[in-house]
Amino acid sequence: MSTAAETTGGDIEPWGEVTPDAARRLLVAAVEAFAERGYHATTTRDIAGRAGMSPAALYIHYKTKEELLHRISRIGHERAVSILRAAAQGEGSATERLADAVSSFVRWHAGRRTTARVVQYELDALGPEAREEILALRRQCDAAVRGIIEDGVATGEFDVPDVKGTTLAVLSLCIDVARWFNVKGPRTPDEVGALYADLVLRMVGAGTSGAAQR
Amino acid sequence: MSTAAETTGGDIEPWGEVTPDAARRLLVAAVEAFAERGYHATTTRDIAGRAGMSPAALYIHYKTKEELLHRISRIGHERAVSILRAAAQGEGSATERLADAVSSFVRWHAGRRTTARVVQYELDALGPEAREEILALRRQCDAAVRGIIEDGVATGEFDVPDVKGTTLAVLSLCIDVARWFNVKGPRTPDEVGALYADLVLRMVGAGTSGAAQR
DNA sequence: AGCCGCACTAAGCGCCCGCTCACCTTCGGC
DNA sequence: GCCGAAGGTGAGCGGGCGCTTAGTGCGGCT
Repeated sequence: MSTAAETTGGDIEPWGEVTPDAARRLLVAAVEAFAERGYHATTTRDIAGRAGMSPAALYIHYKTKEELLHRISRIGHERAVSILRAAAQGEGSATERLADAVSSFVRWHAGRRTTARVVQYELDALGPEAREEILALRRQCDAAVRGIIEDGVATGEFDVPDVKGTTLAVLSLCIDVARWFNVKGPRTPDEVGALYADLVLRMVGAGTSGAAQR
Repeated sequence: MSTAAETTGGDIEPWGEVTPDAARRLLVAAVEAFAERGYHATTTRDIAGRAGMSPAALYIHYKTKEELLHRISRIGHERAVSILRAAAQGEGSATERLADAVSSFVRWHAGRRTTARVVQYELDALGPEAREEILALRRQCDAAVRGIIEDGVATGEFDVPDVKGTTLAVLSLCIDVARWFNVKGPRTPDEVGALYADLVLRMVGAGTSGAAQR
């Protein structure tokens, strides 16, 4: 049991890559504050206070408040890309890979809801340069999902008239989980992941045609 | 052609109910500013400037900046409820009514994207009392859609193992349109509405069973 | 023991925020 | 022609913001 090791689910202890310790505590505090109140409604004094430090301490580790958001957003998006890429490059049929991609992506949005909320909904608070960097990562997310769907159409597993539009809808459905998911609600992240994987397979028409499905 | 009349699509000229004229111009300016930058990043000076007035003029018509958001949110949610209720109480089969609900709800989110964005994503900026009022309207949206899906399950048109979860997903899918829709993008609101109606019918299994579908 | 370097703090600077107030027009009623 | 109400303005108040700076405590090397 190391301080920043993988957990049983293959998930990675979050923010383990951020050093030194004080910088990580500030970043975790910022994630919580941004998720609760939004970037613009969060003060640097609030972030420092949650991390048990004085307001000035923040500026030893980060140049500005925006740099904090940028770091959070990049790390979060890299995680999102790696989740979707891992599923896309898996070994099963397109049906299995799509179900895997959706259920693990949704599990992340539900289980790490505070992070996901900041990552997905505070993009506009970044400056043009940082935003463009993040948008490139989003395009990689889109490409990973679109690739799976195209595979499924090619093998005849899926029936999808509009691949780009359907890709957009699938990602949109997953991302919006970060908006409504409630930790105290009746559903666990695993349950929502399974439900959504089923719904998405229905959206692409998996299992309704006579074509080869594994 | 009156100043606040219905248009060809059955849509209502927005904000026609807000009087006097100066109050309406301020409210429209606030919708644009909140949608572009978010509530907390918008200043009262910006709102007044967009409406061609001095900062002080805002406080003749509205007590606080939050009251502006509250008014926008309530009017927007009332419109959302009326769209969904009109579809739910229509005359066709559950399949037809669900397609109608989704396509018109999506058309509103895409076509009136600035309004929808404020309505759907700035809820947390309201105080507890106003938020509770708005949440009641959201529950009515949920009830309208759930009603259609329950009808379809009862008639055998739909195959839905988890009605509550599927209702949530359908609404989530529609609402998230306000986040990603781009007026300069390749799709019109009508096209997205049609695409989404098709995807949702697939999600509920309409047209796949042997049961009565009209 | 002496000292350097660095993480951190107390205090506060300059700015802009939401909001107010004293005053100014415009205009219908008599 | 005068009046009061309604709707608007310019100036500015108190306060909290992001961020800076001078100084402090302390662990580790010689």
